[in-house]
Amino acid sequence: MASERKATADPARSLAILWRTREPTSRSAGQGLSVDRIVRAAIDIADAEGLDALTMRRVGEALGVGTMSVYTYVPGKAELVDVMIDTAYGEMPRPAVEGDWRVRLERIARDNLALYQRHPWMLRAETTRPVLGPHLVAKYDHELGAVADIGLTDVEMDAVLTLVLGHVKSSARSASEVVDLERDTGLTDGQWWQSHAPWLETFLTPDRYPTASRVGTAAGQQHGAAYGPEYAFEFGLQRVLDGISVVVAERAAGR
Amino acid sequence: MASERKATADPARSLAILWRTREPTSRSAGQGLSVDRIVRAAIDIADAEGLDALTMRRVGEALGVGTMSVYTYVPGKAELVDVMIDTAYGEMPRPAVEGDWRVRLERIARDNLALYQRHPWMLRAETTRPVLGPHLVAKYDHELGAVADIGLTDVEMDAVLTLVLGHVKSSARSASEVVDLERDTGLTDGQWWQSHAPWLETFLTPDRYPTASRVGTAAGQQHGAAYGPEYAFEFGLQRVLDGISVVVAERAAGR
DNA sequence: CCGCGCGGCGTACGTCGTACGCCCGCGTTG
DNA sequence: CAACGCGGGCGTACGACGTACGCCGCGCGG
Repeated sequence: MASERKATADPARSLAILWRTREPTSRSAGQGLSVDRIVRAAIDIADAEGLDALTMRRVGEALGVGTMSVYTYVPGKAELVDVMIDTAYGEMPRPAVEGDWRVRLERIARDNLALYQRHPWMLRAETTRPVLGPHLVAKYDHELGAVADIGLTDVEMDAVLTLVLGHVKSSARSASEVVDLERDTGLTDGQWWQSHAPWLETFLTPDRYPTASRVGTAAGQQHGAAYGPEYAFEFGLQRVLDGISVVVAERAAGR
Repeated sequence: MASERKATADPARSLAILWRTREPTSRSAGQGLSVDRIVRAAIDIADAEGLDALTMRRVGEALGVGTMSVYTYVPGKAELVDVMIDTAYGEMPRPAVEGDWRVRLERIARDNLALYQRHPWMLRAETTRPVLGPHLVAKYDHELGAVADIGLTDVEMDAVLTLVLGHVKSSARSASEVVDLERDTGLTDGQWWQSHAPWLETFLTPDRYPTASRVGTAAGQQHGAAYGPEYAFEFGLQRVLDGISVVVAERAAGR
Protein backbone atom coordinates (compact mmCIF):
# COMPACT_ATOMS: atom_id res chain seq x y z
CA MET A 1 0.00 0.00 0.00
CA ALA A 2 1.15 3.46 -0.77
CA SER A 3 -0.41 5.80 1.71
CA GLU A 4 -2.02 5.14 5.05
CA ARG A 5 -5.36 5.74 3.42
CA LYS A 6 -5.60 6.35 -0.24
CA ALA A 7 -8.30 8.15 -2.11
CA THR A 8 -10.87 5.69 -3.31
CA ALA A 9 -11.68 5.83 -6.96
CA ASP A 10 -15.10 4.35 -6.36
CA PRO A 11 -17.05 6.31 -3.78
CA ALA A 12 -20.16 4.21 -4.20
CA ARG A 13 -18.34 1.05 -3.18
CA SER A 14 -16.80 2.74 -0.18
CA LEU A 15 -20.04 4.27 0.96
CA ALA A 16 -21.91 1.02 0.48
CA ILE A 17 -19.65 -0.65 3.00
CA LEU A 18 -19.69 2.26 5.41
CA TRP A 19 -23.45 2.35 5.47
CA ARG A 20 -23.73 -1.44 5.39
CA THR A 21 -26.04 -1.29 2.42
CA ARG A 22 -25.65 -4.96 1.62
CA GLU A 23 -28.10 -7.09 3.52
CA PRO A 24 -26.50 -10.24 4.92
CA THR A 25 -27.26 -13.33 2.84
CA SER A 26 -29.12 -16.09 4.57
CA ARG A 27 -25.99 -18.13 4.04
CA SER A 28 -23.50 -16.01 5.90
CA ALA A 29 -25.80 -14.78 8.65
CA GLY A 30 -24.97 -16.07 12.07
CA GLN A 31 -21.55 -17.64 11.94
CA GLY A 32 -18.74 -16.88 9.53
CA LEU A 33 -17.11 -13.65 8.54
CA SER A 34 -18.74 -10.26 8.29
CA VAL A 35 -17.65 -6.68 7.87
CA ASP A 36 -18.37 -6.11 11.54
CA ARG A 37 -16.30 -9.00 12.78
CA ILE A 38 -13.43 -7.93 10.55
CA VAL A 39 -13.59 -4.32 11.66
CA ARG A 40 -13.75 -5.31 15.30
CA ALA A 41 -10.69 -7.51 14.97
CA ALA A 42 -8.81 -4.82 13.08
CA ILE A 43 -9.56 -2.19 15.69
CA ASP A 44 -8.41 -4.53 18.44
CA ILE A 45 -5.10 -5.04 16.69
CA ALA A 46 -4.59 -1.34 15.98
CA ASP A 47 -5.52 -0.39 19.55
CA ALA A 48 -3.11 -2.89 21.03
CA GLU A 49 -0.16 -2.63 18.69
CA GLY A 50 -0.63 0.41 16.50
CA LEU A 51 -1.37 0.95 12.84
CA ASP A 52 1.90 -0.61 11.74
CA ALA A 53 0.88 -3.95 13.18
CA LEU A 54 -2.39 -3.83 11.29
CA THR A 55 -1.81 -6.22 8.41
CA MET A 56 -4.32 -7.98 6.26
CA ARG A 57 -2.55 -11.20 7.20
CA ARG A 58 -2.87 -10.33 10.88
CA VAL A 59 -6.56 -9.65 10.53
CA GLY A 60 -7.18 -12.96 8.84
CA GLU A 61 -5.10 -14.71 11.46
CA ALA A 62 -7.00 -13.06 14.30
CA LEU A 63 -10.23 -14.34 12.82
CA GLY A 64 -8.89 -17.84 12.19
CA VAL A 65 -9.32 -17.33 8.49
CA GLY A 66 -7.14 -17.05 5.39
CA THR A 67 -5.76 -13.67 4.46
CA MET A 68 -7.68 -13.38 1.23
CA SER A 69 -10.99 -14.19 2.85
CA VAL A 70 -10.99 -10.73 4.33
CA TYR A 71 -11.17 -9.34 0.81
CA THR A 72 -14.55 -10.94 0.35
CA TYR A 73 -16.04 -8.32 2.65
CA VAL A 74 -13.70 -5.39 2.24
CA PRO A 75 -12.23 -4.16 -1.06
CA GLY A 76 -8.86 -3.30 0.42
CA LYS A 77 -6.99 -2.09 3.42
CA ALA A 78 -7.76 1.58 2.79
CA GLU A 79 -11.47 0.92 2.94
CA LEU A 80 -11.04 -1.23 6.03
CA VAL A 81 -9.37 1.64 7.80
CA ASP A 82 -12.19 3.91 6.69
CA VAL A 83 -14.74 1.67 8.31
CA MET A 84 -12.58 1.37 11.42
CA ILE A 85 -12.57 5.13 11.75
CA ASP A 86 -16.29 5.47 11.34
CA THR A 87 -16.87 2.65 13.79
CA ALA A 88 -14.70 4.36 16.36
CA TYR A 89 -16.75 7.51 15.99
CA GLY A 90 -19.79 5.41 16.68
CA GLU A 91 -18.72 4.58 20.19
CA MET A 92 -18.45 8.18 21.32
CA PRO A 93 -20.90 9.46 23.90
CA ARG A 94 -23.57 11.83 22.64
CA PRO A 95 -25.02 13.32 25.79
CA ALA A 96 -27.82 15.86 25.57
CA VAL A 97 -26.47 19.39 25.18
CA GLU A 98 -26.33 21.17 28.50
CA GLY A 99 -24.86 24.40 29.76
CA ASP A 100 -23.82 27.36 27.66
CA TRP A 101 -21.94 27.00 24.41
CA ARG A 102 -18.55 27.19 26.09
CA VAL A 103 -19.26 24.33 28.44
CA ARG A 104 -20.66 22.32 25.58
CA LEU A 105 -17.70 22.93 23.29
CA GLU A 106 -15.31 22.10 26.06
CA ARG A 107 -17.11 18.86 26.67
CA ILE A 108 -16.90 18.00 23.01
CA ALA A 109 -13.19 18.75 22.95
CA ARG A 110 -12.58 16.44 25.88
CA ASP A 111 -14.69 13.67 24.42
CA ASN A 112 -12.71 13.84 21.20
CA LEU A 113 -9.45 13.84 23.09
CA ALA A 114 -10.55 10.75 24.95
CA LEU A 115 -11.42 9.07 21.67
CA TYR A 116 -7.95 9.69 20.32
CA GLN A 117 -6.41 8.40 23.50
CA ARG A 118 -8.39 5.21 23.21
CA HIS A 119 -7.57 4.82 19.52
CA PRO A 120 -4.25 6.55 18.83
CA TRP A 121 -4.04 4.96 15.41
CA MET A 122 -6.78 7.32 14.28
CA LEU A 123 -4.30 10.15 14.49
CA ARG A 124 -2.17 8.55 11.82
CA ALA A 125 -5.01 7.20 9.72
CA GLU A 126 -7.08 10.34 9.37
CA THR A 127 -4.81 12.18 7.01
CA THR A 128 -7.11 12.41 4.07
CA ARG A 129 -10.67 13.42 3.40
CA PRO A 130 -13.22 12.68 6.14
CA VAL A 131 -14.87 9.34 5.83
CA LEU A 132 -18.52 10.33 5.48
CA GLY A 133 -19.81 7.26 7.22
CA PRO A 134 -22.98 7.15 9.29
CA HIS A 135 -21.27 7.69 12.61
CA LEU A 136 -19.24 10.65 11.42
CA VAL A 137 -22.43 12.25 10.19
CA ALA A 138 -24.14 11.58 13.51
CA LYS A 139 -21.14 12.97 15.36
CA TYR A 140 -21.11 16.06 13.18
CA ASP A 141 -24.79 16.62 13.74
CA HIS A 142 -24.45 16.20 17.47
CA GLU A 143 -21.46 18.48 17.77
CA LEU A 144 -23.06 21.19 15.70
CA GLY A 145 -25.75 21.23 18.34
CA ALA A 146 -23.22 22.73 20.73
CA VAL A 147 -22.84 25.86 18.65
CA ALA A 148 -26.35 26.19 17.31
CA ASP A 149 -28.51 29.14 18.30
CA ILE A 150 -25.73 31.40 19.45
CA GLY A 151 -25.97 33.77 16.54
CA LEU A 152 -23.36 32.28 14.23
CA THR A 153 -23.91 31.68 10.55
CA ASP A 154 -23.91 28.11 9.30
CA VAL A 155 -20.48 28.53 7.81
CA GLU A 156 -19.16 29.98 11.06
CA MET A 157 -20.58 27.08 13.03
CA ASP A 158 -18.70 24.70 10.80
CA ALA A 159 -15.53 26.76 11.11
CA VAL A 160 -15.76 26.88 14.91
CA LEU A 161 -16.11 23.14 15.10
CA THR A 162 -13.26 22.62 12.68
CA LEU A 163 -11.07 24.89 14.77
CA VAL A 164 -11.79 23.16 18.05
CA LEU A 165 -11.47 19.65 16.65
CA GLY A 166 -8.28 20.64 14.88
CA HIS A 167 -6.78 21.80 18.13
CA VAL A 168 -7.80 18.58 19.83
CA LYS A 169 -6.21 16.51 17.12
CA SER A 170 -2.98 18.50 17.24
CA SER A 171 -2.72 18.10 20.98
CA ALA A 172 -3.65 14.45 20.86
CA ARG A 173 -0.96 13.85 18.31
CA SER A 174 1.70 15.42 20.50
CA ALA A 175 0.56 13.43 23.47
CA SER A 176 0.47 10.24 21.47
CA GLU A 177 3.98 10.82 20.20
CA VAL A 178 5.24 10.91 23.74
CA VAL A 179 3.48 7.68 24.53
CA ASP A 180 4.72 5.65 21.62
CA LEU A 181 8.18 7.07 21.87
CA GLU A 182 8.26 5.60 25.33
CA ARG A 183 6.99 2.31 24.01
CA ASP A 184 9.48 2.18 21.14
CA THR A 185 12.58 3.24 22.99
CA GLY A 186 11.79 2.10 26.48
CA LEU A 187 12.77 5.56 27.65
CA THR A 188 10.43 7.93 29.41
CA ASP A 189 10.02 11.37 27.90
CA GLY A 190 12.32 12.80 30.54
CA GLN A 191 15.00 10.22 29.87
CA TRP A 192 14.76 10.89 26.16
CA TRP A 193 15.46 14.56 26.65
CA GLN A 194 18.26 13.64 29.02
CA SER A 195 19.90 11.49 26.38
CA HIS A 196 19.68 14.28 23.84
CA ALA A 197 20.76 16.99 26.25
CA PRO A 198 24.54 16.72 25.79
CA TRP A 199 24.17 16.93 22.04
CA LEU A 200 21.75 19.77 22.20
CA GLU A 201 23.93 21.76 24.52
CA THR A 202 26.73 21.51 22.03
CA PHE A 203 24.78 23.37 19.39
CA LEU A 204 21.90 25.12 21.04
CA THR A 205 24.10 27.49 22.99
CA PRO A 206 22.53 30.53 24.65
CA ASP A 207 24.73 32.92 22.68
CA ARG A 208 23.60 31.60 19.31
CA TYR A 209 19.98 30.97 20.16
CA PRO A 210 19.25 32.92 23.32
CA THR A 211 15.48 32.69 23.30
CA ALA A 212 15.25 29.13 22.08
CA SER A 213 17.60 27.77 24.70
CA ARG A 214 15.92 29.61 27.55
CA VAL A 215 12.35 28.79 26.57
CA GLY A 216 13.28 25.30 25.49
CA THR A 217 14.72 24.67 28.91
CA ALA A 218 11.63 26.03 30.61
CA ALA A 219 9.33 23.95 28.43
CA GLY A 220 11.60 20.95 28.86
CA GLN A 221 11.35 21.26 32.61
CA GLN A 222 7.59 20.99 32.26
CA HIS A 223 8.02 17.96 30.06
CA GLY A 224 10.19 16.37 32.68
CA ALA A 225 7.37 16.85 35.12
CA ALA A 226 5.35 14.91 32.55
CA TYR A 227 2.52 17.28 31.86
CA GLY A 228 3.71 18.97 28.70
CA PRO A 229 1.09 17.84 26.22
CA GLU A 230 -1.72 18.18 28.72
CA TYR A 231 -0.71 21.75 29.39
CA ALA A 232 -0.59 22.54 25.68
CA PHE A 233 -4.07 21.08 25.27
CA GLU A 234 -5.59 23.00 28.16
CA PHE A 235 -3.88 26.27 27.37
CA GLY A 236 -4.75 26.07 23.70
CA LEU A 237 -8.33 25.06 24.35
CA GLN A 238 -8.95 28.04 26.61
CA ARG A 239 -7.35 30.36 24.06
CA VAL A 240 -9.48 28.97 21.27
CA LEU A 241 -12.64 29.28 23.34
CA ASP A 242 -11.69 32.82 24.31
CA GLY A 243 -11.26 33.62 20.65
CA ILE A 244 -14.62 32.14 19.77
CA SER A 245 -16.29 34.08 22.54
CA VAL A 246 -15.20 37.27 20.83
CA VAL A 247 -17.23 36.43 17.72
CA VAL A 248 -20.13 35.18 19.76
CA ALA A 249 -20.19 38.45 21.70
CA GLU A 250 -20.02 40.43 18.45
CA ARG A 251 -22.94 38.54 17.01
CA ALA A 252 -24.91 38.87 20.22
CA ALA A 253 -24.35 42.62 20.10
CA GLY A 254 -26.01 42.53 16.70
CA ARG A 255 -22.93 42.57 14.46
CA MET B 1 9.55 0.39 6.66
CA ALA B 2 6.83 0.40 9.18
CA SER B 3 5.86 3.98 9.89
CA GLU B 4 6.41 7.10 7.87
CA ARG B 5 9.07 8.08 10.33
CA LYS B 6 10.04 5.75 13.09
CA ALA B 7 11.62 6.59 16.36
CA THR B 8 15.34 6.30 16.05
CA ALA B 9 17.02 4.18 18.60
CA ASP B 10 20.30 6.02 18.19
CA PRO B 11 19.83 9.75 18.68
CA ALA B 12 23.54 10.47 18.35
CA ARG B 13 23.65 9.04 14.84
CA SER B 14 20.58 10.95 13.79
CA LEU B 15 21.78 14.21 15.25
CA ALA B 16 25.22 13.79 13.71
CA ILE B 17 23.68 13.73 10.27
CA LEU B 18 21.30 16.54 10.97
CA TRP B 19 24.06 18.80 12.17
CA ARG B 20 26.49 17.55 9.50
CA THR B 21 29.08 16.73 12.10
CA ARG B 22 31.10 14.57 9.74
CA GLU B 23 33.64 16.60 7.81
CA PRO B 24 33.79 15.60 4.12
CA THR B 25 36.76 13.37 3.34
CA SER B 26 39.24 14.68 0.82
CA ARG B 27 38.17 11.83 -1.40
CA SER B 28 34.50 12.57 -1.64
CA ALA B 29 34.75 16.36 -1.67
CA GLY B 30 33.73 17.96 -4.92
CA GLN B 31 32.06 15.34 -7.02
CA GLY B 32 30.25 12.22 -5.91
CA LEU B 33 27.48 11.69 -3.42
CA SER B 34 26.84 13.64 -0.27
CA VAL B 35 24.10 13.99 2.29
CA ASP B 36 23.17 17.31 0.74
CA ARG B 37 22.85 15.99 -2.79
CA ILE B 38 20.78 13.09 -1.55
CA VAL B 39 18.48 15.27 0.49
CA ARG B 40 18.02 17.70 -2.36
CA ALA B 41 17.08 14.91 -4.75
CA ALA B 42 14.71 13.40 -2.21
CA ILE B 43 12.96 16.71 -1.61
CA ASP B 44 12.55 17.23 -5.34
CA ILE B 45 10.89 13.85 -5.68
CA ALA B 46 8.61 14.37 -2.70
CA ASP B 47 7.66 17.87 -3.85
CA ALA B 48 6.81 16.68 -7.33
CA GLU B 49 5.14 13.35 -6.64
CA GLY B 50 4.45 13.10 -2.94
CA LEU B 51 5.81 11.02 -0.11
CA ASP B 52 4.58 7.78 -1.59
CA ALA B 53 6.83 8.23 -4.61
CA LEU B 54 9.83 8.76 -2.37
CA THR B 55 11.65 5.46 -2.58
CA MET B 56 15.24 4.68 -1.83
CA ARG B 57 15.44 3.20 -5.31
CA ARG B 58 14.03 6.39 -6.78
CA VAL B 59 16.54 8.51 -4.92
CA GLY B 60 19.45 6.45 -6.16
CA GLU B 61 18.05 6.55 -9.66
CA ALA B 62 17.65 10.32 -9.59
CA LEU B 63 21.30 10.63 -8.63
CA GLY B 64 22.50 8.16 -11.23
CA VAL B 65 23.68 5.85 -8.51
CA GLY B 66 22.84 2.43 -7.12
CA THR B 67 20.15 2.15 -4.49
CA MET B 68 22.46 0.98 -1.76
CA SER B 69 24.92 3.80 -2.27
CA VAL B 70 22.48 6.12 -0.61
CA TYR B 71 22.92 4.12 2.57
CA THR B 72 26.55 5.16 2.72
CA TYR B 73 25.45 8.64 3.74
CA VAL B 74 22.13 8.05 5.43
CA PRO B 75 21.34 5.20 7.83
CA GLY B 76 17.84 4.67 6.53
CA LYS B 77 14.77 6.24 5.06
CA ALA B 78 13.46 7.52 8.37
CA GLU B 79 16.61 9.54 8.94
CA LEU B 80 16.54 10.79 5.36
CA VAL B 81 13.08 12.17 5.91
CA ASP B 82 14.27 13.77 9.12
CA VAL B 83 16.98 15.64 7.27
CA MET B 84 14.55 16.58 4.52
CA ILE B 85 12.28 18.15 7.09
CA ASP B 86 15.04 20.12 8.73
CA THR B 87 16.33 21.24 5.35
CA ALA B 88 12.89 22.50 4.38
CA TYR B 89 12.76 24.54 7.58
CA GLY B 90 16.05 26.04 6.56
CA GLU B 91 14.62 27.70 3.48
CA MET B 92 12.00 29.67 5.37
CA PRO B 93 12.33 33.43 5.52
CA ARG B 94 13.39 34.90 8.84
CA PRO B 95 12.64 38.60 8.50
CA ALA B 96 13.39 40.95 11.38
CA VAL B 97 10.47 41.13 13.77
CA GLU B 98 8.32 44.16 13.04
CA GLY B 99 4.96 45.41 14.20
CA ASP B 100 3.12 44.31 17.31
CA TRP B 101 2.90 40.72 18.44
CA ARG B 102 -0.30 40.08 16.53
CA VAL B 103 1.15 41.19 13.23
CA ARG B 104 4.26 39.17 13.88
CA LEU B 105 2.37 36.00 14.80
CA GLU B 106 0.17 36.36 11.78
CA ARG B 107 3.21 36.68 9.59
CA ILE B 108 4.68 33.55 11.09
CA ALA B 109 1.45 31.67 10.54
CA ARG B 110 1.40 32.64 6.88
CA ASP B 111 5.04 31.76 6.37
CA ASN B 112 4.44 28.33 7.82
CA LEU B 113 1.38 27.85 5.68
CA ALA B 114 3.42 28.72 2.62
CA LEU B 115 6.05 26.21 3.65
CA TYR B 116 3.48 23.45 3.84
CA GLN B 117 2.05 24.44 0.52
CA ARG B 118 5.48 24.22 -1.06
CA HIS B 119 6.23 20.89 0.62
CA PRO B 120 2.94 19.11 1.28
CA TRP B 121 4.77 15.89 2.11
CA MET B 122 5.84 17.49 5.39
CA LEU B 123 2.28 17.23 6.57
CA ARG B 124 2.40 13.47 6.35
CA ALA B 125 5.99 13.07 7.49
CA GLU B 126 5.89 15.12 10.66
CA THR B 127 3.86 12.73 12.70
CA THR B 128 6.37 11.98 15.37
CA ARG B 129 8.69 13.90 17.62
CA PRO B 130 10.20 17.11 16.20
CA VAL B 131 13.45 16.63 14.44
CA LEU B 132 15.75 18.83 16.53
CA GLY B 133 17.94 19.76 13.62
CA PRO B 134 19.76 23.07 13.25
CA HIS B 135 17.11 24.70 11.13
CA LEU B 136 14.25 23.73 13.39
CA VAL B 137 16.14 25.23 16.29
CA ALA B 138 16.80 28.42 14.34
CA LYS B 139 13.16 28.56 13.33
CA TYR B 140 12.02 28.04 16.89
CA ASP B 141 14.33 30.77 18.12
CA HIS B 142 13.15 33.16 15.45
CA GLU B 143 9.49 32.49 16.02
CA LEU B 144 9.79 32.87 19.76
CA GLY B 145 10.98 36.36 19.00
CA ALA B 146 7.47 37.22 17.91
CA VAL B 147 6.03 36.59 21.34
CA ALA B 148 8.92 37.74 23.47
CA ASP B 149 8.54 40.77 25.70
CA ILE B 150 4.78 40.84 25.82
CA GLY B 151 4.53 39.69 29.40
CA LEU B 152 4.11 35.97 28.88
CA THR B 153 6.02 33.35 30.83
CA ASP B 154 8.45 31.14 28.95
CA VAL B 155 6.08 28.22 29.10
CA GLU B 156 3.25 30.36 27.80
CA MET B 157 5.37 31.59 24.93
CA ASP B 158 6.00 28.02 23.93
CA ALA B 159 2.33 27.17 24.28
CA VAL B 160 1.25 30.14 22.15
CA LEU B 161 3.60 29.13 19.39
CA THR B 162 2.49 25.52 19.59
CA LEU B 163 -1.13 26.62 19.32
CA VAL B 164 -0.60 28.83 16.29
CA LEU B 165 1.59 26.36 14.46
CA GLY B 166 -0.84 23.58 15.26
CA HIS B 167 -3.65 25.52 13.70
CA VAL B 168 -1.56 26.21 10.62
CA LYS B 169 -0.74 22.55 10.24
CA SER B 170 -4.37 21.51 10.63
CA SER B 171 -5.49 23.96 8.01
CA ALA B 172 -2.66 23.10 5.68
CA ARG B 173 -3.57 19.46 5.95
CA SER B 174 -7.17 20.10 4.96
CA ALA B 175 -6.07 22.23 2.04
CA SER B 176 -3.56 19.65 0.94
CA GLU B 177 -6.15 16.91 1.04
CA VAL B 178 -8.26 18.80 -1.43
CA VAL B 179 -5.31 19.24 -3.72
CA ASP B 180 -4.19 15.65 -3.84
CA LEU B 181 -7.70 14.35 -4.01
CA GLU B 182 -8.01 16.33 -7.21
CA ARG B 183 -4.75 14.91 -8.43
CA ASP B 184 -5.66 11.31 -7.56
CA THR B 185 -9.19 11.27 -8.87
CA GLY B 186 -9.02 13.89 -11.58
CA LEU B 187 -12.11 15.42 -10.04
CA THR B 188 -12.24 18.91 -8.61
CA ASP B 189 -13.45 19.29 -5.06
CA GLY B 190 -16.81 20.43 -6.32
CA GLN B 191 -17.17 17.46 -8.65
CA TRP B 192 -16.21 15.10 -5.85
CA TRP B 193 -19.02 16.41 -3.67
CA GLN B 194 -21.35 16.20 -6.64
CA SER B 195 -20.55 12.54 -7.14
CA HIS B 196 -21.17 11.80 -3.48
CA ALA B 197 -24.30 13.92 -3.29
CA PRO B 198 -26.86 11.32 -4.38
CA TRP B 199 -25.55 8.87 -1.86
CA LEU B 200 -25.38 11.39 0.90
CA GLU B 201 -28.91 12.56 0.30
CA THR B 202 -30.09 9.02 0.75
CA PHE B 203 -28.88 8.89 4.31
CA LEU B 204 -28.21 12.40 5.49
CA THR B 205 -31.82 13.42 5.41
CA PRO B 206 -32.91 16.63 7.11
CA ASP B 207 -35.32 14.80 9.37
CA ARG B 208 -32.68 12.48 10.76
CA TYR B 209 -29.83 14.96 10.90
CA PRO B 210 -31.36 18.41 10.68
CA THR B 211 -28.36 20.47 11.68
CA ALA B 212 -25.77 18.42 9.86
CA SER B 213 -27.60 18.49 6.57
CA ARG B 214 -28.25 22.23 6.71
CA VAL B 215 -24.76 23.26 7.80
CA GLY B 216 -23.15 20.66 5.60
CA THR B 217 -24.94 22.12 2.63
CA ALA B 218 -23.89 25.63 3.55
CA ALA B 219 -20.29 24.59 4.05
CA GLY B 220 -20.43 22.54 0.88
CA GLN B 221 -21.58 25.56 -1.06
CA GLN B 222 -18.48 27.38 0.12
CA HIS B 223 -16.39 24.40 -0.89
CA GLY B 224 -17.90 24.50 -4.32
CA ALA B 225 -16.77 28.08 -4.59
CA ALA B 226 -13.37 26.64 -3.81
CA TYR B 227 -12.38 28.64 -0.77
CA GLY B 228 -13.28 26.25 2.01
CA PRO B 229 -9.87 25.53 3.48
CA GLU B 230 -8.71 29.11 3.09
CA TYR B 231 -11.72 30.32 5.01
CA ALA B 232 -11.11 27.80 7.77
CA PHE B 233 -7.52 28.96 8.01
CA GLU B 234 -8.36 32.65 8.17
CA PHE B 235 -11.27 32.27 10.53
CA GLY B 236 -9.37 30.00 12.86
CA LEU B 237 -6.28 32.17 12.82
CA GLN B 238 -8.22 35.26 13.85
CA ARG B 239 -9.97 33.33 16.60
CA VAL B 240 -6.68 31.98 17.90
CA LEU B 241 -5.10 35.41 17.87
CA ASP B 242 -8.15 36.87 19.61
CA GLY B 243 -7.80 34.22 22.26
CA ILE B 244 -4.14 34.96 22.74
CA SER B 245 -4.84 38.67 23.01
CA VAL B 246 -6.97 37.92 26.05
CA VAL B 247 -3.99 36.49 27.94
CA VAL B 248 -1.71 39.22 26.69
CA ALA B 249 -4.14 41.84 27.95
CA GLU B 250 -4.39 40.08 31.31
CA ARG B 251 -0.64 40.02 31.68
CA ALA B 252 -0.36 43.65 30.59
CA ALA B 253 -2.90 44.60 33.26
CA GLY B 254 -0.46 43.09 35.75
CA ARG B 255 -1.99 39.64 36.20
C1' DC C 1 55.15 2.13 -5.76
C1' DC C 2 52.26 -0.55 -2.89
C1' DG C 3 48.49 -1.68 0.15
C1' DC C 4 44.39 -0.76 2.24
C1' DG C 5 40.37 1.83 3.37
C1' DC C 6 36.30 3.51 1.86
C1' DG C 7 32.84 4.84 -1.58
C1' DG C 8 29.91 2.32 -4.44
C1' DC C 9 26.79 -1.40 -5.47
C1' DG C 10 24.63 -6.36 -6.94
C1' DT C 11 22.16 -9.68 -4.90
C1' DA C 12 19.03 -11.42 -1.89
C1' DC C 13 15.67 -11.72 1.98
C1' DG C 14 11.59 -10.78 4.43
C1' DT C 15 7.56 -7.96 4.44
C1' DC C 16 3.58 -5.90 2.55
C1' DG C 17 -0.96 -5.41 -0.38
C1' DT C 18 -3.55 -7.86 -3.42
C1' DA C 19 -4.84 -10.27 -8.38
C1' DC C 20 -6.26 -14.55 -9.89
C1' DG C 21 -8.34 -18.81 -10.13
C1' DC C 22 -9.69 -23.02 -7.78
C1' DC C 23 -12.55 -25.72 -4.60
C1' DC C 24 -16.22 -27.08 -1.91
C1' DG C 25 -20.63 -27.07 0.34
C1' DC C 26 -24.98 -25.04 0.74
C1' DG C 27 -29.65 -23.34 -0.90
C1' DT C 28 -32.50 -23.44 -4.65
C1' DT C 29 -34.87 -25.44 -8.26
C1' DG C 30 -36.94 -29.07 -11.24
C1' DC D 1 -34.97 -36.17 -3.83
C1' DA D 2 -31.27 -35.06 -6.94
C1' DA D 3 -28.55 -32.00 -9.59
C1' DC D 4 -26.72 -27.62 -10.10
C1' DG D 5 -24.87 -23.15 -9.70
C1' DC D 6 -23.16 -19.62 -6.97
C1' DG D 7 -20.74 -17.49 -3.57
C1' DG D 8 -17.80 -17.74 0.49
C1' DG D 9 -13.22 -19.14 1.49
C1' DC D 10 -8.38 -19.42 0.33
C1' DG D 11 -3.44 -21.06 -1.78
C1' DT D 12 -0.32 -19.31 -4.67
C1' DA D 13 2.12 -15.88 -6.76
C1' DC D 14 3.67 -11.21 -8.18
C1' DG D 15 5.56 -6.83 -7.81
C1' DA D 16 6.52 -3.39 -4.86
C1' DC D 17 9.20 -1.89 -0.68
C1' DG D 18 13.32 -1.23 3.00
C1' DT D 19 17.62 -2.83 3.81
C1' DA D 20 21.57 -6.61 5.42
C1' DC D 21 25.58 -8.38 3.60
C1' DG D 22 29.67 -8.94 1.23
C1' DC D 23 32.31 -7.94 -2.79
C1' DC D 24 34.79 -4.89 -5.81
C1' DG D 25 38.09 -1.35 -7.53
C1' DC D 26 39.82 3.29 -7.17
C1' DG D 27 42.78 6.71 -5.10
C1' DC D 28 45.39 8.39 -1.46
C1' DG D 29 49.11 8.02 2.48
C1' DG D 30 53.26 5.71 3.50
